Amino acid sequence: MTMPAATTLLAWNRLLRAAELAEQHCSATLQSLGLPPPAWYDVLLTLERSGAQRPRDLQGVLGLEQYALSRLLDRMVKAGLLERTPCPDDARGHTLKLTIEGLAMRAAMWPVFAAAIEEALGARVGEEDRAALARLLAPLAEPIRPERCAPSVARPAPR
Amino acid sequence: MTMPAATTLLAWNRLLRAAELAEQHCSATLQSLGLPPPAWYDVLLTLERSGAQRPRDLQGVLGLEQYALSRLLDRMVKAGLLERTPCPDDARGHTLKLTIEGLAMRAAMWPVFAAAIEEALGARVGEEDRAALARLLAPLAEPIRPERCAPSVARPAPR
DNA sequence: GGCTTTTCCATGCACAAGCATTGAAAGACG
DNA sequence: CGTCTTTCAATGCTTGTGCATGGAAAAGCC
Repeated sequence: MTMPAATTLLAWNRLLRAAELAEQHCSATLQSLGLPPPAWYDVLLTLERSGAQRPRDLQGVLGLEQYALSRLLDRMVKAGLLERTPCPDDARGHTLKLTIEGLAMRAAMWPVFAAAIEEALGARVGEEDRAALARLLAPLAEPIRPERCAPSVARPAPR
Repeated sequence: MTMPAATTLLAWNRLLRAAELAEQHCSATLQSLGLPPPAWYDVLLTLERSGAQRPRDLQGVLGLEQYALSRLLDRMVKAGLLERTPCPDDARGHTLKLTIEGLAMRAAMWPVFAAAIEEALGARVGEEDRAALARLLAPLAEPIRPERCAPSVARPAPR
């Protein structure tokens, strides 16, 4: 109810705006060269790093909703970058595997992606400031803690 | 082409993640109380502060695409928060005016919005750090400068 | 083993965003 | 003035997102 401090509002506005501009710049750059959006890169990179995985495993890493991921994978499979193969030890899921094309796409995206990040962030903020920024953003980059002001009355047993 | 510095990547990831979490927390909070999303608040606030305006004027302030704004206004008009009245001195546009309900909605949203901002940001970062954050984000919160590395050959005359 | 519950993933449906285009008024220019 | 260009705003169409649900396999539990 109490109005947040002025610094809070200022930081809030700038945080949202900065992120929006950054994301926008990045996906626009990729798109202008006919490359897929950043989210595709994240999937490709994750799979390349950690080998085959199940959607389930990607979900946490990528921070997507289950259905969003499901359909993202659909598109990537349709684009030939990924393969879904039935999972041997769990018939509900599949294993995801990069195709050659997927690997190539990741490689093709990187220089463009990197350049965009550099333009959007690296070139606009000095080394020290970037480090400071990363430090300050650290607490904000993890999930918001679940309401610590709840009264201490019987809460439903945590399952 | 060269890999961005490690601090750049770190700051990049945290920036995007932090903003996403913040936005998400905020709109989820509003929604859970049956209130409209943050973008509506921005429109309402802007109109309340600066009186009647034309879509055109809002566009810059809010940082939305033209069509996005057009449809956002559609929804808000349909919800009875806004009125579009023909613009006297320019028959192409309309003047936007808050209705009583719009005013009331803005007032109803604020405490919730404020609390969410406080939870997402104010309560997680100390006063000094928030100030530092705002300062560091300042350059990133404005539009990315248009390619300064372009060669000096004849560029199409700036209109 | 049968039963319920939970996990994993897809999908139908409604709504929103992106992109291109249209329509109409305003402005610029000869 | 007539014409051409620019500005303002809406909209058709396609694609993506959110939300709820479905369906099937796995895990837990008598």
